[in-house]
Amino acid sequence: MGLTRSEIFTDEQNQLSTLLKAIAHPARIAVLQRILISNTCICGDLVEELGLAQATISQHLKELKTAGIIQGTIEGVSVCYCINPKTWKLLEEQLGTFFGSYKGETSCC
Amino acid sequence: MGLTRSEIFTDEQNQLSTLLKAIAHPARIAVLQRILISNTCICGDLVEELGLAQATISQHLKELKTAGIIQGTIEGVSVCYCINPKTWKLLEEQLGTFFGSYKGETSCC
DNA sequence: ATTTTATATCGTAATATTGCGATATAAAAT
DNA sequence: ATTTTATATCGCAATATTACGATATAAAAT
Repeated sequence: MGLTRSEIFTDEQNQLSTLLKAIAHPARIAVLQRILISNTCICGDLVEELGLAQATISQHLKELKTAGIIQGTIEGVSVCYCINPKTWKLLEEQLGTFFGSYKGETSCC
Repeated sequence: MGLTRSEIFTDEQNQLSTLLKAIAHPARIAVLQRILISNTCICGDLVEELGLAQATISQHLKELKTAGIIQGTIEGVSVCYCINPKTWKLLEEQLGTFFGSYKGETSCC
């Protein structure tokens, strides 16, 4: 026990939860907001701007990258991270479907 | 170490990450989808439908309730859970702002 | 009053996440 | 060739999450 039983859920449910999990951390939200605003991002800036250690930021960037939410290319000494448009749109769509299926306040409780 | 340093992030960033975390699990996504479809929900149904133990489902429902995403009222022997419209709209809005700030594929990498 | 039914809580084991110092890597500048 | 600069990875401790059996609770049926 102690590990999520992915096998009993649909691929869509697992995929959506994986993407949401990648975003569900204040540091990673902050990183994404920063990337979204500047449309460009260098890791070094984040280390100064957020108050986390360089190793920690690097780890959060890796998680976002592994989930496919951001992508990075080496640019000389530094690395340029930006949004992965494909995954971003996919997630936006999935969330749209999810939230769209709410039929308003005809609640029972 | 080992615990999220919430104090260095904004209230909005922390709130959004908390709500996303509550949703970022396939079982809880499945539960929400079930509630959204039927606009009503009883825990017992879920135990049969998903393949998780009763204690586990109850725990997931509690997490969704604690986050304010669902609300429940006792109805005789069973409990009726449904979406909390206030939080649902709040999250939808926050996500709208978040995803809306993406300025398209003028990516650098 | 007792049993049944539906849900919640407790306790616990397995696993995952978070954060960071230390160290590695690798390109650029000297 | 060596040093500097930017980022990644390793190893580890602290904490959180996931799942479930066992047990508690509490209303409904008998």
